Amino acid sequence: MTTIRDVARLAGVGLGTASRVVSGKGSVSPATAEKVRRAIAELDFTPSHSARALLSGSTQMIGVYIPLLKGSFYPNILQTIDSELRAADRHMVVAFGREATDTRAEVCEGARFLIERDCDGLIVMSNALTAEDVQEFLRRQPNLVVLNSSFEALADRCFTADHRAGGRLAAEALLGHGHQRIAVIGGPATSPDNAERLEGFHAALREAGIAAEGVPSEASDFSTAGGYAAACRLFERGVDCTALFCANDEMAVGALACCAERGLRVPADVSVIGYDDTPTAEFAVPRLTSVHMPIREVTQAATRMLLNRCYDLGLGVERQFGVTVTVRASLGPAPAMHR
Amino acid sequence: MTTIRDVARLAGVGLGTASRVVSGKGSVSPATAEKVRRAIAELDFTPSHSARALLSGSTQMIGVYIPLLKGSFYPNILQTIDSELRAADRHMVVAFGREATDTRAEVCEGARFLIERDCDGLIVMSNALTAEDVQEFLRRQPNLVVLNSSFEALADRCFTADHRAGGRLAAEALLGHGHQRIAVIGGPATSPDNAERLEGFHAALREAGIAAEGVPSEASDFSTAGGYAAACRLFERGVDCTALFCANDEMAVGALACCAERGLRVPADVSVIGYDDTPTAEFAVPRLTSVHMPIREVTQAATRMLLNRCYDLGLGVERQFGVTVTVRASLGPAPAMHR
DNA sequence: TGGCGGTTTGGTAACGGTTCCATTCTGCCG
DNA sequence: CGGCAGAATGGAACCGTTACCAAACCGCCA
Repeated sequence: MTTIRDVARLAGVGLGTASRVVSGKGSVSPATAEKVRRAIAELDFTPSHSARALLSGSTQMIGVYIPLLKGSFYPNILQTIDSELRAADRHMVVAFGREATDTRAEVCEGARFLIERDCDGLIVMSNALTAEDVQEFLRRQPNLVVLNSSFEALADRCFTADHRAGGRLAAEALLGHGHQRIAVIGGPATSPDNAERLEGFHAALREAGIAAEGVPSEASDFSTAGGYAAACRLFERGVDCTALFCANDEMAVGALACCAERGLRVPADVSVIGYDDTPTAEFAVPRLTSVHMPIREVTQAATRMLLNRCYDLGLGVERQFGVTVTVRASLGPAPAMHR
Repeated sequence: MTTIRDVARLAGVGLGTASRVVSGKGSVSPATAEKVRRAIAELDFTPSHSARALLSGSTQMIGVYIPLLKGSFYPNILQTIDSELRAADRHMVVAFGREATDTRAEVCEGARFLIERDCDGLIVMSNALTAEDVQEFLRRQPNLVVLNSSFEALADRCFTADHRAGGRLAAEALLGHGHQRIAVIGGPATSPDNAERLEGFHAALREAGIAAEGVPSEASDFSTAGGYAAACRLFERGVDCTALFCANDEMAVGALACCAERGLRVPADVSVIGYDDTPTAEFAVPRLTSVHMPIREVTQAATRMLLNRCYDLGLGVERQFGVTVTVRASLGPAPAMHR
């Protein structure tokens, strides 16, 4: 390891002078600066992050906790965070969820792991998170934002799209195509964002005269296998519907697989609409209609807000995010007669 | 920030004693240790990683460069690396590729970013990597492993499955089902692992009397959209085949979408076989037959080998990885008469 | 009681960088 | 030519931790 001392010695200057050239602060005569720069090049010197971190109290690193990477939802988020951080010349330290069992314990342990690592800030996402957990994290790391969850007491640190509006859009899309007999595959009952999208969905149906009790539903786990199994259960129950709303795209893809295997034509027999509009949706068979979340923008805003808090960068932060429906082949008009 | 000095002061002991209690090394009388432990608890003290890193010269962090996260191939790898690192109580710093343009420049810049961050070791993967690039990284960071590429001069640091064997298996699976008119959708021509799997594939076909020139082929980019477009091009060229080999699952999924839209039944009209056996394959419509890469094991081995190099942990490292075919609905017998 | 081995303890140096202060040097003006 | 302001420079101190050293202390045995 070459240190700045080596640089100073080789250049024949004092420690302070060498440091001033490296950091670019303070005045150094052009001739001296040139000598130092040559020494830096010759020794291939790069300043030690650890030493700088110790002195400045800032590691220039942001911790990110992200649940088990399944499907194409979370990878996109990670990617976006990295883009924003690298643009600001900061690094990302990641901790993942590991199993599906006790995700709440997992996120707490993951956050602890990251906090102890002396990150300058923390981005957390998990639908197993509670407001108390977040408060506890905040006690140890005030620079924290929550992605894809929303807690009223912490509204300014939470970044998420309007899932009630999203659920509502899904319902309206189905109703607009004449569907009346509609079934639902929901996410985990414990997941707040799942609850919100279902709330919006049922609210819109209710306004169209369809009570929630009249809507057959299965709860699942946001996974493709789960969606497949839930769809199978629905059909085995003898549910007779012309449209199926799935609370995320992964489950919708599973449902499509189930339909295909049972000989149900989508959308001729049954329309399917997903949620999130992940990259998977575009090339599903048939192409999947989905509620489009501006997840890139949401993630960007959260990351920038955190960067501003940590480093006072003054980046622009959007707080309103529009939700739309991307219509593809899996949504069609309700069949005139069913079966 | 509470420091070990605060702890020592509160406990009424010297700095060294407090440090000995924290690190657990050196002898401390039970009574004193208890006093210190109480002070630690009261002050909620955690030792500073930066200070430890500066003194020990080790940041306890491993850098990971991973290309643009698309599809379900890379996320799995990332997940596996994280599991292994956390099991060893080490952290992961990540840099992603950003765009598809000039991926080689990207990987170099990403590796530089990670090396300058003082990681203890580096895991790099990208099919745009050259042996010279790796040599250059090694000069600055001797603790380096390459995932999913293979360079002869650096064989001991490269971890990848046998893609020639994988390509061969794909061919044998098709031949075994009576297919003779076979088409191929390949990955980027510049990608060595793509070249290897195609090599194996064509070698097996050649042994069955099918020359490479007689196998219609399109090159694409490993993306779903690319696979879709390539399949369209094949069919528009009027290619008449009973089976289609795609060099990864993403492209295979795109090809399936193309088949569906053109009314081609899979596997009744045309069989499709993918490569990698990513989670996507299982619930594709129809379920996708794919060459199964033991990517979890490969990743695990690479990570452990790096951990051993960095921290002398003596973890077991596998070096041989079996490749198999996961047979699902998309592969069927060749139609007796075509069209 | 003196001496000795072993344990326990406190303080200092060191890691590599930046900041601050004191000193020297330069050029300019009176 | 003397004085002075401002630039340029070198070196010490510091960030928080651990390793090492020396000193103090304990009990034990002769």
